Amino acid sequence: MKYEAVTIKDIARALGISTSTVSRALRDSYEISEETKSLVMETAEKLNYKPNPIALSLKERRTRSLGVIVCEVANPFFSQVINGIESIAYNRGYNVFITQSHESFEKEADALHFLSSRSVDGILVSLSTETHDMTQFKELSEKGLPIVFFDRVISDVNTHSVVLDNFRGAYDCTEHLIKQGFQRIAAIASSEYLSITNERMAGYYEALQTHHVKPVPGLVQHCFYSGMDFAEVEDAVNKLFAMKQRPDAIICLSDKLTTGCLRTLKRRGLKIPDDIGLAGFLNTDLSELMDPPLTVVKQPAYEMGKDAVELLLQLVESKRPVTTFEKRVLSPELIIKQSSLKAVGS
Amino acid sequence: MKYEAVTIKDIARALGISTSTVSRALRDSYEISEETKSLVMETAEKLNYKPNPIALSLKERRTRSLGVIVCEVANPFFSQVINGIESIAYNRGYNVFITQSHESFEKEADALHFLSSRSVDGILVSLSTETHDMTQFKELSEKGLPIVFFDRVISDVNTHSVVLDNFRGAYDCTEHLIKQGFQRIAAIASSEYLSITNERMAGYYEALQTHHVKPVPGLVQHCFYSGMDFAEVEDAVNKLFAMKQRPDAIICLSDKLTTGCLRTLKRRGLKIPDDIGLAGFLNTDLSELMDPPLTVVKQPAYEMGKDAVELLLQLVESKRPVTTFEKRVLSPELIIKQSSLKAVGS
DNA sequence: TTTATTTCCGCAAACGTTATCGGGAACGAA
DNA sequence: TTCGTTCCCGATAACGTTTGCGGAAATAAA
Repeated sequence: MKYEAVTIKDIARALGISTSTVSRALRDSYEISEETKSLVMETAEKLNYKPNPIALSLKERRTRSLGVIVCEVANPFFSQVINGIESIAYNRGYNVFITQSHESFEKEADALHFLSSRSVDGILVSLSTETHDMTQFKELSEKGLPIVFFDRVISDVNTHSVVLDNFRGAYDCTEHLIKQGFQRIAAIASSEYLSITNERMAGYYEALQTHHVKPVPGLVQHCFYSGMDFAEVEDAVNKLFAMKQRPDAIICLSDKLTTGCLRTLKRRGLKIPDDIGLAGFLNTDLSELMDPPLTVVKQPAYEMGKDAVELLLQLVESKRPVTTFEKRVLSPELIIKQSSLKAVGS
Repeated sequence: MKYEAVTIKDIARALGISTSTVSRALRDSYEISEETKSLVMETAEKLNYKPNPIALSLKERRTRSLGVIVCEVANPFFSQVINGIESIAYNRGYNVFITQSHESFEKEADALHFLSSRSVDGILVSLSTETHDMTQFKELSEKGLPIVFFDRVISDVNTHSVVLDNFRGAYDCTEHLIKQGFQRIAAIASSEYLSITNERMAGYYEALQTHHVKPVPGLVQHCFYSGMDFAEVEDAVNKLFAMKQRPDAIICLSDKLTTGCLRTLKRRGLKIPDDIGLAGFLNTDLSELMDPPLTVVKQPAYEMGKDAVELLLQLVESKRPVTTFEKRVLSPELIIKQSSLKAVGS
């Protein structure tokens, strides 16, 4: 089953003129007579001519399309980022290809290879949790392929990036828990390879120190796959509860960890926040519908997408090599609900 | 800033042979000596040659890519469908472009035009709520562009489709509410233009009739934009509560309606299910974390994506025009939780 | 030695489009 | 009449790749 498109040749043949004339007429060139132009326009309309972007891409060596690599579109944070990306990209005449790494280094590499070989004009990336070898990104970037990192970044590659003030997000949230009177605040975090993990952990530790709370090593658990696999989170919680002195609150430093942790605590029949306080990074507007409503650190995901794509287009459309790079830092928002309010109970 | 890729010419030049020889060597043609082949392979490796898919597409008149049009990737149902689509597509060597209509006919048309002019080999569509003019789809389909509809379909266009047994989903859910002893069961549904709306409404009415419950006109509310705008849902609930006789349960016939309705009821300070029962279509695994845990009709979204893309590839790869079309119907799953359990209370 | 066959490779066209160059026709001016 | 402009338009190359055809060289057969 073949889908045959109308080409410039069909128009030329129909009018008995050359393809170059048709091409120029369609682009409203000054060297074509008005008469011919309108004739061409008419038949183009009549035959329902649509320019072939493949041919254009080949000729112009650009595709007017951008690639995005995230771990999962099913993650509300990323789908919000994508909405931000698209809102700008479409206005500027770019199409967006979305690919998923599912936290796998291999799939990420596949996607990267696919996108670069498919000649996208630029790529937006939030790294997979498995990625700590950056040579592929580095090579492509140095060869002149515009790349911008967001959310999960790495300093190895010299380019623009957009991130959250992860330190502040975790600091504020931890401080809030401390001020609520929680004493033994556990943290569940993602892989230590991730930039966001370290920054958020630093915020957590700093808040403890500021308020003279001694950090307890066993109270920090890492989930390598950021809670993509539920069992991982369950495991982490189990370990926390196996301690002689249980935590009286948990802060989760990533979206899936937060929901996974809530699920585990509920399955254990625990009352939140009476039995244990809970707060964490989360970007779904469903958090206020939960039982209990969750205290969350929310990222400006939509803005992050917008900023990232703007920086990318800046690279893409720049005439000469860009050498100074920008790192934008966005502010998190702490939304306090019942899950962390010790005084109130539920 | 230009990203210059290595071409077949570079290899040819490096070896002092012709491009055709290189091309054939790379494709392991029998008319090239083993010696030359390995020489070519080596330098291709060394120069990090990647074939240019744009050029290939132009030549082969196919792009090995598929387009998807959904209203929102932020909707978990659709992101699950997309995961299903990708799982199959990538294995078969196809890339997937995802575009969003945001329930707008115009944006949907833009996306359709964009995808078709970008020469994707086929398109998967779940219609926007505004769409009731199908001429564009029809024209493209009749011109030979493979299109498969899923979820929100329409019978105008002669092609494959994959849908839920919407009737059954609504029927089972309504019946469950009746059996729980609810008497005045309101329904909040999407636009009447949508196939899913009518089928689900039919299931609702049929369940009422089977169990000798008289339908009350005022108990059915429609939200044109399927709850994309929260105010819409709030409005619908307000109307229900303005009635002389309030409903004692609500069934929501679409994902965003269900969460929106829960939000409204909670804001009104109502106890669910004591003050009012609630159930609805919903595809997030967060529903059990909610307050109360929601009774939901869940769609096999991942399977729907897989089925749809399989049917599409069947069209795409078929040598001769396909004339008989399949309509796959998938079964919903009713997951009963507290929100609809009258006997228990919370 | 001559002819036929095989082995290996290059030339050129094609996919749809644009851009560079060049040139014919019409016209005005000398 | 002749020359210089101006106005239109066509032929051609190019983007990177594949492929049909043709052909040189080497080998085998006569």
